[in-house]
Amino acid sequence: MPVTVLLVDDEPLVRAGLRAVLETQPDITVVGEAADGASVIPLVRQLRPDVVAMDVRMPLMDGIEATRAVLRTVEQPPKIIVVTTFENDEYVYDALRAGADGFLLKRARPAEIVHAVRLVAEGESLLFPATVRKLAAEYGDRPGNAQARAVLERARLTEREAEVLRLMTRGLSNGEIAVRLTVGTETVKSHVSAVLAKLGARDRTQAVITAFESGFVTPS
Amino acid sequence: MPVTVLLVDDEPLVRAGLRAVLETQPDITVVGEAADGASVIPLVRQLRPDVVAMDVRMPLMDGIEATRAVLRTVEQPPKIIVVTTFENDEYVYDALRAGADGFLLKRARPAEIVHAVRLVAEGESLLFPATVRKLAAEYGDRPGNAQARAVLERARLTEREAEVLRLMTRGLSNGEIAVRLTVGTETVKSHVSAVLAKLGARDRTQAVITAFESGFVTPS
DNA sequence: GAGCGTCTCCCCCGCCCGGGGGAGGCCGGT
DNA sequence: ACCGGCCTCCCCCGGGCGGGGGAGACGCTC
Repeated sequence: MPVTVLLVDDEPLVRAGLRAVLETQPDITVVGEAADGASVIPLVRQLRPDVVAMDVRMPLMDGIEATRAVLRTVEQPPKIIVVTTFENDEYVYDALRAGADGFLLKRARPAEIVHAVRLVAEGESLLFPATVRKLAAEYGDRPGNAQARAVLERARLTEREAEVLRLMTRGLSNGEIAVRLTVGTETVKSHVSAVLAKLGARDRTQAVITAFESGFVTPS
Repeated sequence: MPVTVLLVDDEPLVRAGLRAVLETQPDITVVGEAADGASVIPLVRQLRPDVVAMDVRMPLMDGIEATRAVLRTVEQPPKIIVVTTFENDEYVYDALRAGADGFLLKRARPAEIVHAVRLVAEGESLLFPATVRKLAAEYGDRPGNAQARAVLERARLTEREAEVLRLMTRGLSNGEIAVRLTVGTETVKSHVSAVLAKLGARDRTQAVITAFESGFVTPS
């Protein structure tokens, strides 16, 4: 079954470009377009696309708002890929925290764009850092994986949060971390929640995976 | 504060050896000895040791039974290290599945024995594969980490279980795995439980950590 | 002094998770 | 024909987890 995609971007040029790129693939179909965030929800309800490629910076309602709105109001929401021009777009991270499943640079090569759509459609990377990682791999990044690491750096974990994440990668529960740091369990929960939000992880398992894949901790 | 240890082994020679090795450390105190599994529970209640070094093969009640009994009946149970003569002792894995925190070969060097006791005392490796990994590192194992990997091989995951574990390392929830494999959520839960038991993991996070550290999956 | 970020703790709440059982069907080996 | 392993699904149940709020204390900068 083909992957259906809804394009959301205020620039017709970008939409045309994405459409052209994606429609080269027999298993990907662009089922609709929107020029602003406000029109997204009705279109999603009507077209029920598998994936929404969403620009972050748009008039009326930006990509962050729109992402939040879609995830909040639509049952079985589509996967959402945030599209951006700038590598370190602050809004992208906000969108990812709002629940987007991946992000894409507008200057990405066609193969990368196609790849990203397929990945999130498969649900293979509900965990967005995996997308980052795979894209980075296609970029031919050096083994250290600078781009994935950048997500963590960008996430700007505080010292305490980093320490909590480290203990999470040791398999400790919130209670055990609390004992280790001699603080309350509620405090640990706060830090864990902050870590999850900053990494775009849904639960501690995804956070630990991100920690491993980004090189925050090493298996050996 | 010093680490207190209870020794459980039917051979006086082994007990004496362990005592000699451990008492060389100023921060480790052997607080008691038992010659069979049946005497362990009252002694644990009385002495409240941090760590129990438990032989697997013993008369009356073996180490597996004793481990289970201690964990079931004692509040705030001690950490339990399973001691064995043979590298691939089937019973060891049973004991680990019963809830033991680590294992130790009798022919291990003194430094390794001390190390193992300290590790579990710190709770640093509630997750036993971490212990395996660290011991393997001391053994000067090659990077591939044969010994840790052996745990997984030994665990003998079925095809289905391995597939479920792989999806767990992608950050998927039980429900998502169920959809992916087109089976019921209850089925996935069964497989996950089996994986946790075989890996000696307490939750999916620990299982994923084990998967990464054993090379079952690779971060890159 | 006002703001901001960080760390700490608290509440409520729903849900997923994992443990404990059991059970049926399939297949392959003895 | 029997048994054992595997896969599948089911029940109940408790607890940890994570979201959503809020709040006070400290130290920093402006």
